[in-house]
Amino acid sequence: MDTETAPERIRAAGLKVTAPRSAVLEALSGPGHLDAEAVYERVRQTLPTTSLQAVYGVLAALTGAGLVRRIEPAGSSALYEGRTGDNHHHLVCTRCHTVADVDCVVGEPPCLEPSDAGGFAIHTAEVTFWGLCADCRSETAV
Amino acid sequence: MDTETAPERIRAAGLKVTAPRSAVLEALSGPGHLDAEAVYERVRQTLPTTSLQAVYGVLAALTGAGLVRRIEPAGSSALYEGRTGDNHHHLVCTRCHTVADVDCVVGEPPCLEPSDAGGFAIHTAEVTFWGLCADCRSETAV
DNA sequence: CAGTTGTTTTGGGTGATTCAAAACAACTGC
DNA sequence: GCAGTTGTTTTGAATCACCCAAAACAACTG
Repeated sequence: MDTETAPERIRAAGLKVTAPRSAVLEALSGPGHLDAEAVYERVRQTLPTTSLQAVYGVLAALTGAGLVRRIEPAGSSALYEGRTGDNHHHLVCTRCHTVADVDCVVGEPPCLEPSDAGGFAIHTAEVTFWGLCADCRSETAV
Repeated sequence: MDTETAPERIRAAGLKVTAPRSAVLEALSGPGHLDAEAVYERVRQTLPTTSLQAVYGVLAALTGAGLVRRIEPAGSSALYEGRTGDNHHHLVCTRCHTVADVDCVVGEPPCLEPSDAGGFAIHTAEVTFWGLCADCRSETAV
């Protein structure tokens, strides 16, 4: 299911296939959470002529198509990840701002109470856990 | 408990009492979620000489002292609210970006699974619900 | 293979926030 | 009360992430 290549997935989403798009999706295929600048650096390694603005444009297109997920933890710039579909949550280190994925801890996959609280029609619940990552814990413990 | 005046609460938190600080805390005493600019505008009404930078400084000081809470929903600039202590959550309208408070829906007040996921020492769980507010719902329904 | 549509490049611009130095004001002890 | 010390506010400028627009360009259509 995830054995499709980046170009295939882009085409399947109804988007035009271009080198920058493939490279960006490739860069986000692994784990991790990258900001636009980090994606740009990775893309440049295989496609040195790509501009930062192109990366912003591609990220917007891929996010809109659901091929990439965008998160924006307080205090960080926007981060992008290739893991989509499941509405997993995030752990953010309060010290170094590292981000880790966490599967839904509360039990129900979407972690969503489809209540009508305050007249809102809720469709997504986003959970962010804040704490100290392993590295920062050991450094702080000293 | 909340009958203390703004200056009293500032002093109790170990901070120097100044006119801008009192005015900012006053501006955030009601419900609602204001960005720095909105706080600035409110403060100017009673203290016209206050600078925007002072507001930023005061907000940082009050946030650090726990008298004010800062949230940063994706797509909005930083918002400040006077309601602190309880770790309540937020509803954000995907269309107009209005923010509403919501008490912990999942049951347990802190909504926090103190698990050690991924080596992190979690201390806070932040939940943001995304949906359409009442106003935007009726406008969209047309 | 030419046309159409949409993407990328290039260059500029904006808004939110932060930084730094100097002027100033709140709390301390006298 | 009053001067000193410490920390705050003002003023002015700078930064960072991100967006906008026009022109050059490339992917898919027939």
